[in-house]
Amino acid sequence: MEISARKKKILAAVVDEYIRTAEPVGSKTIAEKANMGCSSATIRNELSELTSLGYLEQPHTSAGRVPSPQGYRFYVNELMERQKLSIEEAETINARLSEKMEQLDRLMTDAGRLAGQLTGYPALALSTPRAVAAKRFDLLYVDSNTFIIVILLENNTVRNKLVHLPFSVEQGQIQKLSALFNAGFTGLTEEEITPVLISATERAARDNMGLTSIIAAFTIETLTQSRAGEAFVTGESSLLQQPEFRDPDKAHRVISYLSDSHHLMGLPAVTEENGVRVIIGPENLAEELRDSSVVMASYDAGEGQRGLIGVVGPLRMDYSAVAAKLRYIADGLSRLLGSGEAPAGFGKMILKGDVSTDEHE
Amino acid sequence: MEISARKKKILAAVVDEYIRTAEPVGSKTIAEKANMGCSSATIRNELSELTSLGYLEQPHTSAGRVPSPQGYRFYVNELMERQKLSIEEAETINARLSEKMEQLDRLMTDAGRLAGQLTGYPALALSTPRAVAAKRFDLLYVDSNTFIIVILLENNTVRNKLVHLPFSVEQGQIQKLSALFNAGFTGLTEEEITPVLISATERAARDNMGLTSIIAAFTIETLTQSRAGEAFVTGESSLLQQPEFRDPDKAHRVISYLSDSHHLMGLPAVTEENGVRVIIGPENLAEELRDSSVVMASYDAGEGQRGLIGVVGPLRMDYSAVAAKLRYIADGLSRLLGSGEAPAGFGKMILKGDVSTDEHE
DNA sequence: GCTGGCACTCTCACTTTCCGAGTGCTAAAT
DNA sequence: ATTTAGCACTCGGAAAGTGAGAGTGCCAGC
Repeated sequence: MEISARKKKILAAVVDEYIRTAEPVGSKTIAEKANMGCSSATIRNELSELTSLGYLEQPHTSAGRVPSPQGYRFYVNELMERQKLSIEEAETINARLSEKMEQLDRLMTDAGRLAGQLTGYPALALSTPRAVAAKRFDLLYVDSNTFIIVILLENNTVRNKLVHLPFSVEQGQIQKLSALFNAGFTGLTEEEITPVLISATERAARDNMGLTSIIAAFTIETLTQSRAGEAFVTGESSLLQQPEFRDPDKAHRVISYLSDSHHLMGLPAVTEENGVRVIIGPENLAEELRDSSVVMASYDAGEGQRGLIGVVGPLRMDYSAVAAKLRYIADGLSRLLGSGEAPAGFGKMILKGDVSTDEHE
Repeated sequence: MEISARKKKILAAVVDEYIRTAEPVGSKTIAEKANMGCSSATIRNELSELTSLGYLEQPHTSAGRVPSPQGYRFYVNELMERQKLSIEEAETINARLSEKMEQLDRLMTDAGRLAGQLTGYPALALSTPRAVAAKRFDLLYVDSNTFIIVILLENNTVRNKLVHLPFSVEQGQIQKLSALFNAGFTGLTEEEITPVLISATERAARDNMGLTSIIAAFTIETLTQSRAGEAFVTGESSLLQQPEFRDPDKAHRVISYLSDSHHLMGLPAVTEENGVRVIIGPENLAEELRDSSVVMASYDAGEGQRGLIGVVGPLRMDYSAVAAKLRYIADGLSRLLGSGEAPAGFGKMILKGDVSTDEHE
């Protein structure tokens, strides 16, 4: 059954009002605020039907209505107005992004922080997991028992480690090893490389007193970490300002869940498509987030990788404003990091449908 | 005036009991729990005097006593028993530290995390600011318009950056630059190097199309960052479990204060000496921490740098246990990182003392 | 100087009361 | 057929009231 236009208008009014005030919304309020052309009694009838349809809930028999998760879902899908950013907000975002574009590695967390500051909710930033391979190895001889391992990954991040040895090596030995690794172990992902490295280590065990094993271990560790992606949360405590998280235990459950980046890595699995995604309360896979909502936007991080920024808040979240802000930030990031960035010669994996260049803005 | 031994014993009993229960402590409780040789009435008299001396407070006329900040201070300075760690705790710490010793850069945050987990309070980890110099530069040629800058700092951390150029360079050019930087710019702190680099950049402007400037900028940035030190907080939300932070606003004030690492950098200024330092409530310089206590331990991070780990909690903190744990962790870190710096760092770390037997310093 | 006793105080937890926002229903009006 | 006004009813939550208990201060006697 299709929902009448008037019901939609009423539902939208309830959600908007509830988002604003955090108080259950009564028929009278709606009759006055939203200028429906009818009286509160009529609205009561409609409300009653919306309730039995499952879009609204009553905290108790004689209170106003509150949107149900299903109500929020309908609101997000069909009713919500696509909100525009104020000029100042857009400028803030642009300024903050371009100021950071020099430091690509920090950009991800800074974007999360920005999202949090703009929305007032705890924000998360994550890079989606993806198996990467090493593109190049360098071993830098520092002194007779110190050298640095530098690994350049396919996604153009660089990892390094300083190694102190309990014995001496010669520069030539280091150089030889460097060449060896470059020749044999580039282009392999962690899964592929592990067995190869293990056998190589065994073969070389006698020759170089474990040098190979040190480098191999760091390589595997690096590839594993990069594959797992990263996750950051900022501004957890702003959750405490939301009335629905006045209960410290409830807040603590959510915050400590978020603080474990291990948990967060589960989120992006759900988010393949582009654009903004809203996960409302019970839709969350994680028990701990069942009465929170998550809004996420993904962006093209270049080199075929995608990143994700998002915020976590109560069901009564200002979805419209949050979505607009996240979308804007994510678009900005895509433009900064996205396909353009790749030097010629790297395969450009442009996920299409990216970046709404679009109709409503 | 000197405080009588019995008063001390009573004061200690009040603090211990209050730390345990978070409830105001009455005369009867003390008479029963601590085996004083006297009745509750006597204790009442003593309590009354301790109150007028400023060591105790009464929430209201007819409630038990609660330690005042001054009372905690006296307790920490003179009454507190130096607590021993259980063997399991000591082993946990040893295990966790040695497991991490490979990754020096992460060790600092991991130590903080460990402190937090062990104590149940939010934990902070920071490195004290100190000017460092670059020990060595390497430029790695990747392809005709990409190279990597690797900078090894005096304190043996390594920083790197991948640079994409909008034009081509030759490998020889990169190598020449590398030699140039190593010859001219090692051993200088940020302050010293900045003017030198600026003039060098100007001189080279024509020759290499800004290559020098890119490297110079990264160098300055790196030295500046390292000089500023770093600060991390973990486990903020565990504060919510403390009864005194049930008020979300209060908790939010403290947590959001802690979340800004900028603020944290102010703390270590107070902590020059070695060992454990306790800052009780109003002793905190920061308004926001006036009803929290901070316990910190510093460690020798090698290369003349010191690090700091600490926890933040309510006034009613278990100072004795917290101090013991922090001290133990800090000692472990000093041994791992400290002046010895044994490149043969794979040796076994046995931390003695502070654990089993009853020895004082 | 210590102790038992006693009157007094004050908080907290619990109950009771009461108000009003908001509902659902019905009957009249459009 | 839909909308509206009116009205009785419900129920949560604030406000006020109550009682018990923990703890104190003080005094008189040991």
